[in-house]
Amino acid sequence: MERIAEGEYAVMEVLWQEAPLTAAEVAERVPEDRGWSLATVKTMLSRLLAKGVLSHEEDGRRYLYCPTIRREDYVAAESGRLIDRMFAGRITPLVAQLAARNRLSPDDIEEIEALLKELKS
Amino acid sequence: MERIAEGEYAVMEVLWQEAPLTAAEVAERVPEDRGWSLATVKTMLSRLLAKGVLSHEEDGRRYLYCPTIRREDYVAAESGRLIDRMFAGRITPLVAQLAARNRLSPDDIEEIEALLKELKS
DNA sequence: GAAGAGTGATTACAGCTGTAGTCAATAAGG
DNA sequence: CCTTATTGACTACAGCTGTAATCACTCTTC
Repeated sequence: MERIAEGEYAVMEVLWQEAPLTAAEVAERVPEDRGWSLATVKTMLSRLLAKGVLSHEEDGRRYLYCPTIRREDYVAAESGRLIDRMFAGRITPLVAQLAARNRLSPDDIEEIEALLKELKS
Repeated sequence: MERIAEGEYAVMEVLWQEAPLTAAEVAERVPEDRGWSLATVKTMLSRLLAKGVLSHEEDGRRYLYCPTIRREDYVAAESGRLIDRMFAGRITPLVAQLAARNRLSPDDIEEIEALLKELKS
């Protein structure tokens, strides 16, 4: 799967949320704090097209953009990469890590336990 | 915390494993499949020094390199970034994701359950 | 039909990254 | 002493990224 850069990912998020959209519509929906001009968004869209993770369909004189990959697939691949690199492919150390860093609230713990119980059945 | 690139990270792994080391020693220990020349490793070391994540101590005419940050801190920061970006800061969806992708073996599940039980006490 | 607004395409440019090569200095070995 | 190997410093260069500006078209609206 083609790698998506950090900034480009923000554009993908918009389109995973809602598609198809025009470039202008994407620009409107990109988080404020990026502070991107329309030109920047257009550049991102071209690059994502070139990477094959977006498709565009003509709508008169402009394009409507759509993701060609599913968010969950990309997210899974990306998570896998991190786990392979930093945790030797094992997820338990990741959970342990997060736990040790207080990134797990009691509610989180309950939720995960419920999830695991589900999985075993 | 300074960002560490993918390739640079491979060098950090070597030094987290064993330090201090000379540039040549690091080069020997970098995974074969990178196929890096000594020159490449030296470049990485300089950049990591510039980023402040390594320190060097003179040993005659050469340097001995040491990490200045702990692996677990970096790994925690990096995991946090991914979780913030892709899972809105929640870890449960990440676990769910991994589960749905069959990245969790029955053994993993047991291990995580044990870990969580530990946490609650 | 002339002027303005919206659009994709093309170009720009600096910083980061992967991947070295070269150079000058120095240590080591004969 | 002279040669050779080692070492850090500096330079190189292409591809990716963030961040646009400009251009050439084409609708729309007087």
